[in-house]
Amino acid sequence: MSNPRNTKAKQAVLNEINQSSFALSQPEIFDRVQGMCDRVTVYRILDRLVTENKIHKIVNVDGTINYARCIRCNDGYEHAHDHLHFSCITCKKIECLEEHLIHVKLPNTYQIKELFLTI
Amino acid sequence: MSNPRNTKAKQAVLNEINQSSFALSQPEIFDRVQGMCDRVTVYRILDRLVTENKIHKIVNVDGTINYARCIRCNDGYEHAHDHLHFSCITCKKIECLEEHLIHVKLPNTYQIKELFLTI
DNA sequence: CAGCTAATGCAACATTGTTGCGTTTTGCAA
DNA sequence: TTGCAAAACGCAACAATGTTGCATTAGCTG
Repeated sequence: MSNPRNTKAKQAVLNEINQSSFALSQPEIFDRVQGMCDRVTVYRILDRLVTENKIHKIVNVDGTINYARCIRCNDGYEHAHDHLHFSCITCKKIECLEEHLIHVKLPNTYQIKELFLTI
Repeated sequence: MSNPRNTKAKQAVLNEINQSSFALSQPEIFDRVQGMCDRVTVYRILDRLVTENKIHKIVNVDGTINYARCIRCNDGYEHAHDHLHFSCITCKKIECLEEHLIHVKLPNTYQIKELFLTI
């Protein structure tokens, strides 16, 4: 983990996520890199990309986990989790609505690590 | 479905949810009604309770699905989904923060059916 | 180009949720 | 009180999703 490497499979997965306008689930990503690598490898690549802050991990309203590209994170902005996601009930697609930032005040004992507003 | 019945298992499940201060997952609920009924039955009871508006269905930040009691729904208030949930990363517990209502304005083409703010 | 180790493939397993079907139980009404 | 329609259940089997262990392969660095 101390020295992450760039493999073909990792590049392919990152590519699919970056080229999609909406968030993708693990099965969808696995479909799109068909034959490139094993199912398990996709899981491990996704975990790595999340810890490397290359992609976002988003939970859909139905509980499925999706992965989305970082729009601003590569451009000197900090990796942000405080924006809004719109999750369509029928087509299951998740969109980032980056322009809506959210500020909620909580009791002092609560600390916000991540904030998901999924509509 | 047209005429819901009250069974021992259903009462036991509803009881556990109502007595818990935080949202419970299906495995947790199944543990707490141990021996009362089958694993499948818990799933079916939970589905029924949700459609009967007796409990809330909430998605945790890690994608697990949890079930929480309705605090105001029985008292003539309408069944509300527009309040805030606090989801602890370490202990996994979900709390309802009913006093924080949320209003977000969206483009006209978007229609809000449910709104989950999970922090 | 040699070596360290990150990354992979495969197999096996775990968890969570669903479906079909025959049987039991509940609530209502005769 | 009893009979009955269908709601609810148990069981078995299946499906989807995610995890772990371990031997092998392949990136990076010196």
